[in-house]
Amino acid sequence: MSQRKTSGDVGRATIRDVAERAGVSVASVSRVLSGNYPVSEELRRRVMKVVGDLDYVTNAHARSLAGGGTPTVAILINNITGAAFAHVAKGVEGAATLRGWLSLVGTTGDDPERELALVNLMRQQGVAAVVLLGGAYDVDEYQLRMARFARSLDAAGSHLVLVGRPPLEGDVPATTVDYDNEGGAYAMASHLLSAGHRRVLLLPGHAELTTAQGRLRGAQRAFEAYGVPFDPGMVRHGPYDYEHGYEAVEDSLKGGVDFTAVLAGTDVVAAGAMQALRAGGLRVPEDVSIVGYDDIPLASQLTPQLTTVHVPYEEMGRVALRAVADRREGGGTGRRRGSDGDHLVLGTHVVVRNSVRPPARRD
Amino acid sequence: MSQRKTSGDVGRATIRDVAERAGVSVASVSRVLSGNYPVSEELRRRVMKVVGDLDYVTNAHARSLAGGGTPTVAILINNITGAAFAHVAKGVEGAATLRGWLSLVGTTGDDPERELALVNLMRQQGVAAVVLLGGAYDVDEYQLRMARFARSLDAAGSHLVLVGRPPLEGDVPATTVDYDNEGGAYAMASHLLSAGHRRVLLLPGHAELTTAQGRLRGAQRAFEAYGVPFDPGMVRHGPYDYEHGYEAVEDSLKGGVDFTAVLAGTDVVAAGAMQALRAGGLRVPEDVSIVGYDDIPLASQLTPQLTTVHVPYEEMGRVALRAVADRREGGGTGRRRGSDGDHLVLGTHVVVRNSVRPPARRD
DNA sequence: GCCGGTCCGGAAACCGTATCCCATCGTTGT
DNA sequence: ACAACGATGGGATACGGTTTCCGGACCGGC
Repeated sequence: MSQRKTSGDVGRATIRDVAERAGVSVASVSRVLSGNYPVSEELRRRVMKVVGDLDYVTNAHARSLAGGGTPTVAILINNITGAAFAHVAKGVEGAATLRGWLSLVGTTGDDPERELALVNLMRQQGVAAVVLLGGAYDVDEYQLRMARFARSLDAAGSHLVLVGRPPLEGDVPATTVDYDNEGGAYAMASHLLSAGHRRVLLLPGHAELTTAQGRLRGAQRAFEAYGVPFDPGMVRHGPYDYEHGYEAVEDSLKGGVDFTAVLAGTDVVAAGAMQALRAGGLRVPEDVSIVGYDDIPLASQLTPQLTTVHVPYEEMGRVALRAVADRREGGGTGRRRGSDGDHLVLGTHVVVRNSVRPPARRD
Repeated sequence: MSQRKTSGDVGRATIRDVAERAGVSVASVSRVLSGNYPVSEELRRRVMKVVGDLDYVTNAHARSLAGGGTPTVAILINNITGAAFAHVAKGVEGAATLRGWLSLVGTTGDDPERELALVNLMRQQGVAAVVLLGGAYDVDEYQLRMARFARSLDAAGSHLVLVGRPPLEGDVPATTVDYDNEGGAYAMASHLLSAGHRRVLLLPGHAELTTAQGRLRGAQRAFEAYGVPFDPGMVRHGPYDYEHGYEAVEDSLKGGVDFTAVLAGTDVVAAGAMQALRAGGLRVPEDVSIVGYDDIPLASQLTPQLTTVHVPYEEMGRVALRAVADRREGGGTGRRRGSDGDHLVLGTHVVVRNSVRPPARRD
């Protein structure tokens, strides 16, 4: 009964349906729609009419198979819930949209296997680039793993972009968009030290996380610069979440640790720390000062408003996409940029609010 | 010089390359990879070896053109930065991943034109469903607009899912996943009223936003139930952001408005309100009580912790995806579900924390 | 009025994969 | 030992567009 293409078809309309109904050839319809070939006004009118009637849209898969198609960027993140992520994603997405590009999102949940699966999935999709977000765990395997991803994507005509983590070693085809993590931590710690604080509790994050390592290093350098001895016993490692901030301070309080300020690795950690201080009967900033890192909206919504380090997350997202777009356009004429141009670093700065005061008592 | 397929090809490897190099037919490679057809162990070994060597992955576009392909869900949102959104997205993404589906994200920025463009873009991509997130502006055009989207997607074999907004009127091919918005507001207002509050400042949100309308209605019903006269002058409309919360309370304070509690339309608005109260020299909850709505992490991170209405955002995301998957599986045997089964409502409940106390003075 | 140039429409090849159908080979039953 | 059958592999075709290559029509100029 039903041949290949009967009228009562339930699937979507094809370009052939449009051509047939408009009484023109398939090629003509394609030309009208892509607009890269001269067509008569009459033809255009007829075709557009039918396109409107049938509510036709071209099949993106077929189009991209034939060579065209809208470029797509994939964003891979550990946890979609983080505020910092959202801003990077916003930057990427916004810049992508501006160019008519599309963006995909995938979450890895800190699972390397899932990360691999996603990178491959994105490779299948033929994405223009894969953007990996957030700090990385600096284990041995990591560098090899990323290098493999980079080459794999590169061979498929795609590209790896690392955002918010240090660049890969060696000659790996990847772009890194980073921020001055250590510098921000240095400035933040200096702020605390210049206010007179000497005993500060450090909550940099997980010991293996590159982000945490950089923030700790920056703080250490500041201590050195101020000639203040650095006490490793004042460092508490842990995840970047509210609970860790709370527990770390709670424990320190119970343990009788002496401190007049808290240098948190993240605004969220700072929020937890602040709560724990209050629970312990201490006032912020009168009794204890607190600073955070990231400058997410939460920072200015806490009471008192949090002094923190501003990280240009959204701009990093935009920059990342621009890097990909540039490379894609300039790709035709050989390697224009050396491996140095593949590492972009954005600045950070301290945002002073109301969570820091000179310590009540001086040592 | 270069014929159709030379060895030094820069593009990604095709199935033909694999077949050629393994000395087998294209069909065999396809069969080994999809695994839905019996192949000898010897063949499988040979093919997999080459696949490994070439780091080959199938072209998703070609695959989906040929009928197969991984289903994809598109998530469309006004602003990717909202915490509530992130949780719905997490739910959708997680459930999608569990089934091996993919998820796309697009932001509309409250621009109807952009929304239309995105829906069409998703239609081109042949997505299994388009999930529209967040409250809607209840203007005349809206219903028609959505109905058009729904039919358009339906005709293309896709499906429209509305999350967090009321269902469409009439027989429109769309699924709605909603929460008991009004009920939550009723319970929240009742909580305040039963604590003895009579003069409460209401910040439900934008007057045209369906979410705000429902929350205001719920509150009004609670006032009626408690026999407390409802004063429209105590309502301040505005966007769901920190600034609005701050300014609304600041203005009310300056204007000499008399109130003992604030019923905010959102946790973020509540945070702004709380800050403004403090700036005005009032204590929370001793002088003024505050409640929010949404129960995002921020609610429990504020000081005092915010009493609010829990909305199961993540679950809504999961439910939305399940609805799509079910429909897709059961779609073969005609319409299994009536238009009633296309509206799912999840429950809400009050989460009592520390931001509410009986008013210091009774009227 | 004829010729040449410009412009536009139609047919066909190709993008990379899945699948249908047929050929082949080895095996088993009688 | 022969026939029938099951298990596999290969060739061809469809999926929905884009694009190139041509051929034909229309127009203007001389």
